[in-house]
Amino acid sequence: MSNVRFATALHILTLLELNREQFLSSEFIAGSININPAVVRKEISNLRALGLVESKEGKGGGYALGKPASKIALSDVYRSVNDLPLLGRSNTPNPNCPVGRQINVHLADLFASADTAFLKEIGKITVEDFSKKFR
Amino acid sequence: MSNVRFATALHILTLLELNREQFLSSEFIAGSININPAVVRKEISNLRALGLVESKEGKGGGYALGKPASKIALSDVYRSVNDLPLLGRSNTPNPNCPVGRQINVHLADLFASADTAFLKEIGKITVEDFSKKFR
DNA sequence: AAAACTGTAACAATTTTTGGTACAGTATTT
DNA sequence: AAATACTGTACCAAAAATTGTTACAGTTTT
Repeated sequence: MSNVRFATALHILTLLELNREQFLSSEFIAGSININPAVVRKEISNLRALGLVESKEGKGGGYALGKPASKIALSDVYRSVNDLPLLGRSNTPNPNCPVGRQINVHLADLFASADTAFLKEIGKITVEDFSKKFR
Repeated sequence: MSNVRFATALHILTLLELNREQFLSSEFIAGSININPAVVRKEISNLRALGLVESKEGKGGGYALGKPASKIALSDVYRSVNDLPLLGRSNTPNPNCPVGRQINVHLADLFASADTAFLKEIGKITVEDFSKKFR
């Protein structure tokens, strides 16, 4: 993955966990991450779709965790920021070549099992675990 | 990873394994993958740096595996095409925020252990294993 | 009604990735 | 030694992905 979205999402969730008692605004969060508030709102848009964050509109509104940090695995976070296989995409190879003709199905299998193994691994860690490092 | 290089590299290695008896040209390989020969040569440049492929210049030259397919793990292939962490990059957060100040070291730990777990997993599969699917 | 927020669209800017051309260098063949 | 058929790599172009920005309608509180 050559983007910064996982780091951003986990940063957001960590801030929410460490400030459970209040709603945090996109501006506050953006200030901590050092990015644009609209980017924060867009990222949270995905996190909310998965139930990881809840939001409150209007004055005094903002964001909070959508469920206990102990129930949010890093695999959930990963899913919210990425749909592509870890191992990347495939080519569109030459169907007249025996290898070219078959490789994409074998790659698809491989990509799927690699993803599964990885998600299982990072699924062992929760946002609570991660947040506890900030003490 | 949002690129196609792993698929390309594994395709190359598979072709070389299934045609052990001869040197394959970049043009032949490119024809199978359906990409530009120069892209193949560039990709092989990395694979060769790791000893996974050997090349022969001049007329009649081309490429062959640099070691037995049974000794080339998919983690080696992955390393040749990617240096970034699986979980992506970090931001450059606000040092005046307690979370912003610390998060990158915690992320670095997390990224490193996630990479290690993943590489260990795909390290169990070799190019030989993968190539055997093409029968 | 004013203020302070979110939600999202639309677009711009930047960065990464891929593709393509060109050509010097090398080994083989005749 | 000349022709041929390759690799190696630099350099640039094109395309795609990512990130940043502005704007503003909608919502809730005061």
